[in-house]
Amino acid sequence: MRDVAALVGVSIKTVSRVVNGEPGVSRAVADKVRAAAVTVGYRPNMTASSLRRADGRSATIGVLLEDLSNPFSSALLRAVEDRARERSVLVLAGSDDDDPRQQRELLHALIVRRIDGLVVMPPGGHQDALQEERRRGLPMVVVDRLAVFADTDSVTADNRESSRKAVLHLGRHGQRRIAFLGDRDNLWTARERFEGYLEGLSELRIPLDPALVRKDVCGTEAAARATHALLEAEHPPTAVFAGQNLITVGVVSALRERGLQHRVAVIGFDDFPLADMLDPPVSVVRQDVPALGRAAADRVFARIDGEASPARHVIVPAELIARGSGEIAPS
Amino acid sequence: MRDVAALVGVSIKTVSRVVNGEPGVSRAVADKVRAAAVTVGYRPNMTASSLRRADGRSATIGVLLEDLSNPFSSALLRAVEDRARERSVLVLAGSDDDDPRQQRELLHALIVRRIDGLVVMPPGGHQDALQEERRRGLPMVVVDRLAVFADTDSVTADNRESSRKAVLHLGRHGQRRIAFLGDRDNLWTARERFEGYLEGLSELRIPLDPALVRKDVCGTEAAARATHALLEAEHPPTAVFAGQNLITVGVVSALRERGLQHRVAVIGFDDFPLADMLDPPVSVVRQDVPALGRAAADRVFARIDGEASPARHVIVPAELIARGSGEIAPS
DNA sequence: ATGAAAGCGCTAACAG
DNA sequence: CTGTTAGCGCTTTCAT
Repeated sequence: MRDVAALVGVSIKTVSRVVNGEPGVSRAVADKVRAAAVTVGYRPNMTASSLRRADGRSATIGVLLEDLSNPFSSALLRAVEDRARERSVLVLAGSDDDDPRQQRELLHALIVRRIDGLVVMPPGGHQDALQEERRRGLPMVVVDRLAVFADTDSVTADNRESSRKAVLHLGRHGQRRIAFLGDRDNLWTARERFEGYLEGLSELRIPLDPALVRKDVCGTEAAARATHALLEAEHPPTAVFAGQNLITVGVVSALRERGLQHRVAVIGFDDFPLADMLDPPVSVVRQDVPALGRAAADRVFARIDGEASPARHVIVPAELIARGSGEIAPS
Repeated sequence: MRDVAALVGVSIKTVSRVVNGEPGVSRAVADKVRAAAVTVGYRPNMTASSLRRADGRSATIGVLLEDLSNPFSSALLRAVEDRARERSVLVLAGSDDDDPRQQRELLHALIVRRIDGLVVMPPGGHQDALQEERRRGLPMVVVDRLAVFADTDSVTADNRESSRKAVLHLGRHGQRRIAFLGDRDNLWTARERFEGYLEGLSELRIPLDPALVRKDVCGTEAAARATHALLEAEHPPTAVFAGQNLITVGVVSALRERGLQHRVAVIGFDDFPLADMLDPPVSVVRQDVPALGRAAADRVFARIDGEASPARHVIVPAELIARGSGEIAPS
């Protein structure tokens, strides 16, 4: 910038005005400045400008998810990124693997880079670091799961209600022995979906059979193992409600191995690619992931823009997609 | 930082020393500084420090891909991110949708934020903006595809060779009418895979039948339509080599609609989730995506660390996974 | 319409 | 061991 000013023979402030499109520069000078900027290869330095600027914005937000390569997370990231791009905001993305230590470090790395706001999937354990930054005024929205602390915007699916409906759907197809496989029970979503399962059972007047419940099932492999165990038990389930996308895949995979995919009904929470191309096609509760991402982005930008109202809790409805696996009658 | 210094009654530089773990501060003072930092709620400002620092590093790299929600891209991002995290480097991620304009804007946004390096999937059209930044010295590695310009590190799969092998594999199972469906032909990968297809045919002494080639197929829907068209033609193919993950899904979906999934052989380039759970399981050429991401990260960090050798071109071998769909004999 | 001076938060270089 | 001075690239404020 100094070089540009020197080349044109104006003050550095005049260059600054041209670069930022501020008024108070004559056409002639402005053109000369722009030409000089090209010849010296000038590149604005946003970190310097945001350091001095009144609002101090970095035009960058953080997105902290459990695993960026999970289809749910990557779809969410993409939706947030699209909204951010409309505002010329960039996204610093990180995976915390639900490890509180990793989350702490990533959070710190974001903070020292002065992000304007944060979209975060809170981890399963304690969330002290997150809460601390929230308390200090970092614009924040939790997505997918609620945080353990309050007073923070959230965007979630209607986990409980749609889980209840999934169980009722199984019940309407004659199912009475409906198993539940849930993710780690320290996750808000896992607990909500289990609550929905309980509500559904109760509405169907089916007593809870603890032998049909598997919590803390983590990933595809574990889900397959849990399914095998359930099916080998004395009174095996005739239907399964799978509480997460990887779990659903594990369940389906185990059923196929046993040739039971057309005998045992399955409904999974969260849609996944190719669910419609399996045999039978897998019925799921589909969360509108792009809508979750857009809503999360909208919330965080509203806060960044200074919205001071009490925390809002956006609930995005999920939808039951009947494709076949959930409509099998008990044998 | 000033507040901390004032509270302890030392100079600002002493605080800087403590914060950065530099030597030359007595235990006693250092402890007092740390305590004061907590009470005033001090947060280091990396943008300010990197502005002044000799190396000027932002400890941030850019990752520019076509679509962060594509499973290939999100796996790649994750692998790069993992490597970056080991170095306490954060990742600014963006999707350009293969739109040169969007890429230009994202690139500019990254540049003004002073990223230390860039991992990028070059877009299909012209890459002038990218080349310009490269020429100006931005550490850069192109991934998945080669750039149209030279002198830049690249990390790609052995597209041509593994495509050739896939075609030979079909040939060994008796196939003679092998169709090719490729992505947009301005993409390096699409052209390489087509070359591999040609080499395979030639080795099998099968003359090229242009009626069996569909290029510029973009996305699942288009691939399904193209497949239907091929199958309705006078001399339909008995096998298909699908040049990209979404295309493979489209092909498989079209075959299923026609009940031909056990009659027409399919090999897809690039693995995808659940390929092994379809009926028949889909044979694919699997790229080692995490390895691609790691290699790309390693290259860019080597350049950031000052490696000045000529451009390196890392080629990651891909592997043919025979699952069933590629081993069908012609009917 | 333009510029000079001050300073954002921090570190380099050099004193003491 | 500790402090002072200067200045990174830019914007603010105020003057001309």
